[in-house]
Amino acid sequence: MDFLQTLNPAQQEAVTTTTGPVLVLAGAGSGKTRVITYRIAYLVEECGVRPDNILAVTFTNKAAAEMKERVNHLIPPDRRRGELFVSTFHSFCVRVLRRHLDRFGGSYTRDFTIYDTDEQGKVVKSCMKDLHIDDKTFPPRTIQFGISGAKNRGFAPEDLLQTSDVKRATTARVFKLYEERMAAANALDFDDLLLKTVRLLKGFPDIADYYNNRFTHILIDEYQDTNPPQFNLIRLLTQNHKNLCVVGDPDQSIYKFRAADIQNILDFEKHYPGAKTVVLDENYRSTKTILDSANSVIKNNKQRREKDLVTSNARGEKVRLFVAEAAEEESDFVVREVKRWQMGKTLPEAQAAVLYRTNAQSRLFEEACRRHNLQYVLVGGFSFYQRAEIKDVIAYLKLAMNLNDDMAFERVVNTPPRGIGKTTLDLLAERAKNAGLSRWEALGQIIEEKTVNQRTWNALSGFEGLVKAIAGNVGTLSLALLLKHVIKHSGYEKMLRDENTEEAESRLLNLEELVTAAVEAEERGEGLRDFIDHAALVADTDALKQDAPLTLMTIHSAKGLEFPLVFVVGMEEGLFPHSRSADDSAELEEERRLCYVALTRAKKQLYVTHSERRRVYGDEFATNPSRFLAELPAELVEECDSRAALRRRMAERTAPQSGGGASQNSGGGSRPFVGKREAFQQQRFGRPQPYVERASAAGDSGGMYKTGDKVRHEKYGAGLVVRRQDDKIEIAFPGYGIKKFIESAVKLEKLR
DNA sequence: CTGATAGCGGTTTTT
DNA sequence: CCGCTATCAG
Repeated sequence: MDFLQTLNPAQQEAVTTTTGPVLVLAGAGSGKTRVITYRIAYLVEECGVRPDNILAVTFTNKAAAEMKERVNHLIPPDRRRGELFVSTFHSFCVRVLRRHLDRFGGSYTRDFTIYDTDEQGKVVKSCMKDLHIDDKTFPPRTIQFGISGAKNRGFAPEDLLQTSDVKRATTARVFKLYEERMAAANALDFDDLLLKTVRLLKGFPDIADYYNNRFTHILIDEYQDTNPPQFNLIRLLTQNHKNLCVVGDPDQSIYKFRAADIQNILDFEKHYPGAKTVVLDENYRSTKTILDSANSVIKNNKQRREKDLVTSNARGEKVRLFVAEAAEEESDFVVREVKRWQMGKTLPEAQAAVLYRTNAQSRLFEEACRRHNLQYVLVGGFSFYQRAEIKDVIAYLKLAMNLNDDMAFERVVNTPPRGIGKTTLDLLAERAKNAGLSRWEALGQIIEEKTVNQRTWNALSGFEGLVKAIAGNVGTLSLALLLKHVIKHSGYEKMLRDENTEEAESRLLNLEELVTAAVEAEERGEGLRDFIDHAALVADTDALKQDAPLTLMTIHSAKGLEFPLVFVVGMEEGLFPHSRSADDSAELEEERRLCYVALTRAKKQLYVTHSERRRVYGDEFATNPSRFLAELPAELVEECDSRAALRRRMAERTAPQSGGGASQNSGGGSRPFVGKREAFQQQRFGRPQPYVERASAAGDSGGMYKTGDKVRHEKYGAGLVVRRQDDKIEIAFPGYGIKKFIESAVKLEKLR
C-alpha cells in the first residue's frame, strides 16, 4: 500500500485499525476526507473486504458523490467487486424503506412519497385550519418546528398532550392530526425517513440481520452532527459487528437546530466500550496566522474539550479587516479584492469564497458581482429542484405514482389553469374530509355523481383523464419521454409559450434541463422512482463547480470545503452571532463554532468584514461589530483603508483618547463591543453621520433599474418598472399588462 | 374563475 | 423590502 506513506502516523493508525469501533477526532483541515477514503481503499485492498459490504455516510449527496469518485480512483477497477455504497443517512433510509416499508402492514406502502419542508409546512397549515387553531397566536412554522423536534427526540403526540403549556398542547394536537394525514397520504417527511427506518430495524430482527450482514464495515463522516434517530440507526446497523468508524470534530458541531447532539461524539467511548480513539490535530490546510486566529476564537467556548490545532505551514499574511459604512460598500470591496487576488492566478489557486450567516445576504454580493462583471456560483438558496416549474412537473409524476398524494394533487390540479377554482377545490376538500378520502378519491366520486355544473365537470374529468393517462404511461414510456409527455399534455408547455416573456422562456429552458437530467439518470440505470427520490433529497444540483472562480454560500454549506481566499462577511452583532441566539449561551457557543468553521475554510488569505449600517425590511439600522472580531488576536489582524477607518482616525486625533483606552485601534474589534443590544433592534438610523452623506461606493451602477423607472421595450413600448426581485424585473406596459423579465437579459432603453 | 391589487407579517442555518 | 393572503372587479 504505497499510498500509506503519504499519511502521518496518526492518520495511518486511523486508516489501518480496521476492526472494532474507532473514533477519529479530526480537527479542521487535518485530512479527514483523506483518512476516510484511504481507509475504504485499505479495507478493500488489504483486508479483502468487498466494496459492496462497505457503507459510508456523508453529510450531503455531493460529498457522497465526491467520496465515491475519490475511492474508485484509489482502487483499480478489477478489485471493485460490487459497488461501494456511499450516501447520506436520508438517501440510505429511502433505499431501505422502498424495500421494506410495507412490513408494518398499515397504510404505508413501498410507493410512499417524500414531503419536503415546504410540503410538510402545508400539511401542518391544513391541520391547523381544520382544528381551528389561530395561526397568528401559533405561527405554523413554530408548530412545524415543534413537531419535528418532538419526533427527533422520540416523542409521540400522546407524550406531549399531558401538559399545562398551551403551546405544547397545541403542538401535540396538530402533531396527532399531522401523523394521520401523512399516513393517509402515504407520505413521509425527512424526519420520518430516519425514524421509520429505525423502527423497521428495531421491530424486525430479520431486517436488522440482513443489513448487518450486508454492510460489515460502516464509516460515518461529520459524526458531531448526528441526531438521535441517526445515532439509533448506527447502533442497529452495527449491533452484530462493531466495525464502525466515526469521524468528526466537536468544535464544528453546527446543526443543533436540527436536533444534532454533540454528546454523540463526546460519549462515543461510552457507547462503544473498547473503542480506539485517534486524534488528528495537525492542520494541513491553513497558514499559521489563520489557524491561530481560529483557535483564539474557539477558545472562548466554555463547554469544550481543550484542543489546539497546530501546523507547520508558513505564517502567511495577516487577517484583513474591512469596515464598511454601508452594506453595498462591503460587497463592492469584497468583489474588488477578489479581482485583485485573481489577477495573474490560475484556477485552483485563484478560487475564492464569500461566506455569510444567512441566505438573505447573498443578494448584495450577487449584485456586486454583476456590477463588476465577475463570474460567480451561488450555492444553496433556491435550488433547481425547488423551482416552481420543476416541482409542478414532478408533482404530476408523484401524483400518477401515488394517487393519494394530496400535496401533489393540490399542486397540479389547476396548474396550468384549467377552470378548477377555489369553490371547486373547497368542495373537494370538504368531501375528502367528511368521507375520509384522499383528494383523488373525492374527485372520482364527484365526477361520478355529476352534482356539479357541466363546465366544472368537464374540467374535473379532463384532469382525471390526464392523470390516468400519465399513470398509464409510467411503466411503458422511458423516463425522458414520460417527462415530455407530462410537459406537453398537462398544458404546461403551452401556458409558458403563450406568456411570451423571458421569465417564461427561462422556465421552459429549466424544463428542458429536467428532461436532460432524466436522460442522464436513465443512462445511469435509474428508474422513475430513483429520479423522483433524488429530486426530493438533493438540495443543490448546480453543486460546486470546481472551476468556479468565486463561490457564494452560507457558512453551513461551506462545511467540509476549503478555499485559498475566504471572506467572512456581515460580522455584526445580531447577524453573526445571530440575534436569535443572543439570549442562550449554548446557542451562542454554537454560533462561535460556526465562526470557527468559517475561519478555518481559508488556506492562504482570510478577510473579515462588517458594515456599520445594514438594511433590514427596507429600513436601515446601525450595527455593532461582532464580538467574534474582538476575539481575534489583535496582532494577527490588519485593518484595510476605508472611509470608516479614516473617520475613526480623524476623530481620535481631534478628541484625544477617550477615557476607556480599551480600543487598541488596529486590533480586532475596531470599535469596542457595546453592550448587549441586538443590532436589529437598535435605534433607527436618524440623521446620517457627516461621512455618510456621500453616496455609497456602489454609486452609479450602470444598467440596473429601480422601481418607478420609466423604460422602453422594443416590442411593448414605454413601460413602468413596478417591481424588482432577485434578478427578475416586472414592468407594466399600458395595453399589455405586467410582463416579467430576467433583468440581465432584457434589452431596455431608459426614459426619463 | 381569473387576474390584479392592497395590506400584513416575517429572516438562521439543511437533509 | 418582499412574498403571501384576502379581497374585488371582470
